[in-house]
Amino acid sequence: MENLLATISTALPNLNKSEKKVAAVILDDPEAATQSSIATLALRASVSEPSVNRFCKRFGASGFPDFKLQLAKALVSGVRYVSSAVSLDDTTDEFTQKIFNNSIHALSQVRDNISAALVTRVVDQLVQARRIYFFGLGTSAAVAADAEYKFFRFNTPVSSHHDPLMQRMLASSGGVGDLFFCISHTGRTKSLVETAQLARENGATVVGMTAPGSPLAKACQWSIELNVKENTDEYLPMASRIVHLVVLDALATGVTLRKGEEFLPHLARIKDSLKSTRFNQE
Amino acid sequence: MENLLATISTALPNLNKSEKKVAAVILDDPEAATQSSIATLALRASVSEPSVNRFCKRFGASGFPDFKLQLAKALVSGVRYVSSAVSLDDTTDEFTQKIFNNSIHALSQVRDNISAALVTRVVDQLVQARRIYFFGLGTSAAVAADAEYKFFRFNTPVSSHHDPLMQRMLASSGGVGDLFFCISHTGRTKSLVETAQLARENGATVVGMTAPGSPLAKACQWSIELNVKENTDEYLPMASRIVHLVVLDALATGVTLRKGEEFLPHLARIKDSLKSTRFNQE
DNA sequence: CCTAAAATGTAACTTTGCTACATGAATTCA
DNA sequence: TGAATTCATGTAGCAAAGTTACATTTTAGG
Repeated sequence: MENLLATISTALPNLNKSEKKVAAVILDDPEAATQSSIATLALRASVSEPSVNRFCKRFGASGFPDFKLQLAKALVSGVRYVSSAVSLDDTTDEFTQKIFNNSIHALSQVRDNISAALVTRVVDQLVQARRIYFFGLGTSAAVAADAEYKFFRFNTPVSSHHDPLMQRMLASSGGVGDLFFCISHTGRTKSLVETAQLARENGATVVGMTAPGSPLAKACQWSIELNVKENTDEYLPMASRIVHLVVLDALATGVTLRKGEEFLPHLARIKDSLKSTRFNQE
Repeated sequence: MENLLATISTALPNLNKSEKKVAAVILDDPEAATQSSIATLALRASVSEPSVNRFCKRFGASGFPDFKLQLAKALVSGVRYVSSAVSLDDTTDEFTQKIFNNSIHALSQVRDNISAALVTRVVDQLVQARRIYFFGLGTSAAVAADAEYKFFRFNTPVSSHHDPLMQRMLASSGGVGDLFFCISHTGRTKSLVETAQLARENGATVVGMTAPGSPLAKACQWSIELNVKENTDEYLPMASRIVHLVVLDALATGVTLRKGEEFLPHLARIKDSLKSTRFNQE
């Protein structure tokens, strides 16, 4: 769904005279538009009230109040996300806000689009697996390491690897009951794609978390395909790994819930084991 | 500015009987609330229209329409459902939404509270450092690894360590010009706190990212203190490391901007170096 | 220049939300 | 315990906002 303001300015040339006037007034100060009545707006645009009403309906609203609502929403999301690319002359506050907003935006997107059915199926696989390997390279290596740290609690043997040769050897020696979880933002890293294929040929379960339609996605039996736009900065991928981590959180949570209530004491025991390494809460 | 829905649910206990009813209906389905008339809402809450109106005014709106507007905005920017803990009988969709919402919520909180001045000062330290070490244990080890991967691009020698003995040795051999960046959610991990003290005694710069007022925060020269509530699940910390990663993104961005335009080709070169490891975009 | 279609405005009507007031519940103090 | 006072809630009427149907104007094509 495009931003309403963008839609209006795109449609601007195709509008009638009075509709143009209304559009101009709204685009000039959208914030004010959300707070004025249809009469005020009509006056300001020097058109009649029904013209404003027709304008609203043209843009998919059920009427003027509904239009104001959509406009208000567009303003919140728009202001925050439209100018989200960091620029060289940003102040500290500006770029910090942008960085946070980008991650928040990416998470919202995935939250709204992720398939619960797919999550369920992958959780099934994770629960059934006899052994779990998390593979990732570069930034995704850290994600894989985090996943290992999270999943080791489930009694299933688990490890993470970021050495392509080690990955390859493990894949070739794996088989039925082994689950290889391959993480890659681009899904185009040659060695990882080959590793996934190798593991699959040997009968292992291969799950991918990567870009839609990528070679890695095709090589995997199950793939969580995430379309994360890295609009912050071309050179340092940020949002994707955050999303990956949260998806893994969801999967780990799914596994925990599947294990059921009797499993909670086990988690508590692990937590307690760390107590002696810490200073007491005052 | 707090999220309107959060404000409402916080104020819930202090409300009158009829106001409570209104709040319940709104919190139950805020999306629907933004689209209903005052009459419909009053009916659904089994209260009179003026009660709804009074409710709106109590929360700072000029009236019902204004309240709907604010509510719509809150829905876009904030967390959809009032974030809550995962429960054992959640469906896949429910817990997935909750996991995402918790991270989103945590990020929003930090975004709204982080001090730009502090970010600037830490960026200063990072830029000036002759050598940078990222230290973390457990989950924070993965965060430290990610940080290393991000900061190595800046020509300053950087490394990450998750072995307490190695951390200790490095801290004791460090001195002026070395920057030790210590990451810990709790800030109570004994070995890390001691390491930070050791490094500081030797004249090194010590930066912490941890809980407010924790022993680690006190041991560091500069500390980014983050109050992240882990309300998802007691046993698997999730939100904190996400926040840590994004803060590090912000710091890395700050360093990049400080280096200025002439530094961008350097980043491009690093990116290009990965090309041959990937399958071509079709 | 006339005609038909499209665009725009006018006016009546409906819906919506608000205010003033009345009633009812709860609390306090004698 | 009961009267008085305050607070909470509902009722009814009113004002404003938005919508619809229709009339008028404008525009385009023959």
